[in-house]
Amino acid sequence: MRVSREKFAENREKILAVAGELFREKGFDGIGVADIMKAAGLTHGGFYGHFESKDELACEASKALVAHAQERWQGVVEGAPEAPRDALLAHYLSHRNIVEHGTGCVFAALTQEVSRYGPEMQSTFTNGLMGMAAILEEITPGETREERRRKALADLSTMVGAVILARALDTPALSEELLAATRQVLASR
Amino acid sequence: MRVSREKFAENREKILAVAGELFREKGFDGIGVADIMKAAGLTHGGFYGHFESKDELACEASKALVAHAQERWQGVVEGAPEAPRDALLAHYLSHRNIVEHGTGCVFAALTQEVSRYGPEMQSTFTNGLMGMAAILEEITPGETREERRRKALADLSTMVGAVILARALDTPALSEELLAATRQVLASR
DNA sequence: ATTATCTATAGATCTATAGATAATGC
DNA sequence: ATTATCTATAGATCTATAGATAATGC
Repeated sequence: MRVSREKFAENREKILAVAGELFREKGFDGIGVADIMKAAGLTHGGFYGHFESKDELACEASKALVAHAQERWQGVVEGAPEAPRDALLAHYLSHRNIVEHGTGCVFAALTQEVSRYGPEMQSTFTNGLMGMAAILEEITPGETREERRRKALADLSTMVGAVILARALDTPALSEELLAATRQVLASR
Repeated sequence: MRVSREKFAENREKILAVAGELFREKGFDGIGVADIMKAAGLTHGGFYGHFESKDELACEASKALVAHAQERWQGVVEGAPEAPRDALLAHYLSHRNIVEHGTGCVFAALTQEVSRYGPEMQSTFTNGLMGMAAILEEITPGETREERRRKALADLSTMVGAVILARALDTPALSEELLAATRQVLASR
């Protein structure tokens, strides 16, 4: 039943990918190691050959998700050099990001659980959030660097907050109204 | 071991109060019935004389928390008739609301878990969020009712988002910077 | 007699480990 | 021979229930 070195590395990536999706869908506490391995097409016991514990998986998966989110934002910004801020707002404040929890924003999915986890997890999310703020600061208008930084931090709060709240609302029309209102208010800032 | 009717009702309120605090601190999935009852000074088995299930407790506790949050906002607004919006921003975007999870904003603590729970929970949070938006709309400047409504929804996203993000940051100075930036940007809107 | 609480436990689920299995790679 | 995976299970924890206990309130 042993697999090649290459396949071993592939399996690890598969576990990380599946965990990234299931954690975002159900939360760190909402999904178990056995179900993650099952979704990855492996058995429960095999997990501990790849990771020391569920906590380590949660940390590694979070790091990958945060890095991926930053790359995606950077890609959106570079893909629309004439109006990067509008492009980012449209990309983030989208119907897709409300409905698809498993592939949506990691911060909108898991931030509330972070403060209850260890310092390593908090560090990962802190670095991630500051990275997102730095991207925003680059494309935010303002007289001084301080003003752009302030706006970037407030805009980040608004964007993540809007997606979290829109996901909790039980009527799609209300979710869309919240998204549209947030897009409009941010665009006019 | 039986207690009086009055004490029975008192015990139920105690369970709800303790649950409201522990759920906000550790999340719905992060605390068990036995620990909640222990914190209330009762035994595990006694729980099921008060509630049918943990889910029912989570729903009832959420309803109470949401109602209480609305009353608090209304109180802050009525307590500062000359500048209600500034008072609300100072009240909500406060150091206390970042540090004290157990007694802080229910939306900043539990909203991300709501979409994974049943429709009754979603309905409770939807009503609560719309109530908060209505309070905000009353004290938000704007030409038309539509514009005030839009601003209220965006401001609500900003406020809740800022507290959630500030709680995840691992450096107090960063949390305070995020709060201050958000306060300043919202005040100048 | 009724009923709120307590003790004890069933049954399910979860993390982690031990030992067996079988394919890789020196 | 080494090692990645699988089977099986230990041990902890969680929700919920059954039956015993003892105080209330008709």
